Amino acid sequence: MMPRHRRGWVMGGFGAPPERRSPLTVSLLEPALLVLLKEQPRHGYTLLSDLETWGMTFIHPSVVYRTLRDMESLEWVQSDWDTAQTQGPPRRTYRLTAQGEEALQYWQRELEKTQGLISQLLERMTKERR
Amino acid sequence: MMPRHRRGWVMGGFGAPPERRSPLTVSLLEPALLVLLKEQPRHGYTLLSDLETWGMTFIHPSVVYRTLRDMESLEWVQSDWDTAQTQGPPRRTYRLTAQGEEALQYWQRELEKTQGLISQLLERMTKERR
DNA sequence: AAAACTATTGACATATATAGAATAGTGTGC
DNA sequence: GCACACTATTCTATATATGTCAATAGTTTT
Repeated sequence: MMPRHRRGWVMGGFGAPPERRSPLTVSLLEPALLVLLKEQPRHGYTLLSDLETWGMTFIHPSVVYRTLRDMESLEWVQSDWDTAQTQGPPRRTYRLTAQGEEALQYWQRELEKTQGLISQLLERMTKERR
Repeated sequence: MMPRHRRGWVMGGFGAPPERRSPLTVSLLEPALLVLLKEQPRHGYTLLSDLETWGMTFIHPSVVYRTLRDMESLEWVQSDWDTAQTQGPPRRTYRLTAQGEEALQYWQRELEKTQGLISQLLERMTKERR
């Protein structure tokens, strides 16, 4: 079986290029979560489906939950068990902290820079192809 | 010592936020190299400095060389030792293959998608901050 | 001939991703 | 009352990616 991401996924699925997540998508997971949590506190499971709305689909739940826990240990987010009865087992509510907001602002600058870089790359890609 | 990349780099350098590469930058290394090689064959060492022009600085040389070797094993690029005498040890000339061009086109679509995602994120970030 | 620069490779450590199972509560149909 | 589907989170094993530094080696400068 071929490598699944980064190098390798391009030439793999001749004819049937299936759903592939690029590493780029995954590396945007963190800012995406922060933005969503800035808007309002949410549960992990909710975030999972919110990400799909973003088009950030095919990210494995484990990755999302782990990222949330990592961000909690950095104190970018805080969580409590939701006391309200719901349709299932107990669930955590995550919300952004003050430090999380700082992180988000750093991410904003990061994303702006990246956007510029990608534009440059795309320009140069298409320059001699037309 | 704190984590060096991904999560962690934001809150680290209070006051002196030094040169940090974001994971995003590194994940653009591959398309960047492909674009440069599409324009013309180049040596690894040359590519290294070309990347700096891109603003993709602070990527460790090993990483670049390794990426080139990986792409060669995927037959996206080919290399030969440069026979011309130069100021130093022998060096490899890398050039794009037909498969490499396909990879580049795949990358193009990938980058366009990513660009869209980032725009969305940035919009939503700034929406309630103004 | 030491030092500085050009150029590439290799080995090892750490970080992150993928997949799938484990755990567990709730609701539905039978 | 129990099989099944759904909600919700965690854990563990393994694969892959990335970071860091040392090693190798030729060329030019002092």
